[in-house]
Amino acid sequence: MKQERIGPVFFQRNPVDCARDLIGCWFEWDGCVGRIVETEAYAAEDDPACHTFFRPSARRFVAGHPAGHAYIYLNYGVHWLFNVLVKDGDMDGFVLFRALEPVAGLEAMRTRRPGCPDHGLCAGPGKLTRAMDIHGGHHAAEFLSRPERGLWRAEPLEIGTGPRIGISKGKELPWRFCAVGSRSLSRPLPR
DNA sequence: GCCAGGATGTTA
DNA sequence: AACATCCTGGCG
Repeated sequence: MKQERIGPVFFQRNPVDCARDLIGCWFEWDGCVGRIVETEAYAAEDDPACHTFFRPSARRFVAGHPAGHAYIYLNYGVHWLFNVLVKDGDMDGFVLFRALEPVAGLEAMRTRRPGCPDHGLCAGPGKLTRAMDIHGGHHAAEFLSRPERGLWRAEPLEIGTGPRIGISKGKELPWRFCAVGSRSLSRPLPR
């Protein structure tokens, strides 16, 4: 069951705590709902894997938007990736949404990802944006207060931690968070 | 099951 | 040139 709505204040903390605390929460977007089972944290300072490290435009985004707005970009020319801006004033950054367990709106998700088994519909950062129809048109959007979009607290889940995935620099940091035992992770947690 | 390779656009 | 990915096809 979803509980109270998460507001922008949730993202006025450091990105690592935000990423961890989002595991188990529900993410709703235009009729589709997923339980968050995998996230990663990125830091705006001193993190070579974060866009702010090599993109002036990303640094301008952090400076020019409030905590809780969406940061969405096209990865490998193919996949939209969804992040939430985190601003604590001390340690700013992003949370990347990497995987969800589908909860509602499965019919629409199946239409957008034909042939995919249900548990895999949102099992990856590019997969979840495709399944939920999130794209560059939503970049910079405020989504936490829209009736048909947002985040909700729900039952807490057991959380596992590991190194971030798919990056070439900053691999040491254990800033990937997963719901232990979920079938919908983008990849299993290392043991 | 694993691995290699290609698609594709934006940034710098 | 690099890239916070995904899918397919080849192999066993």
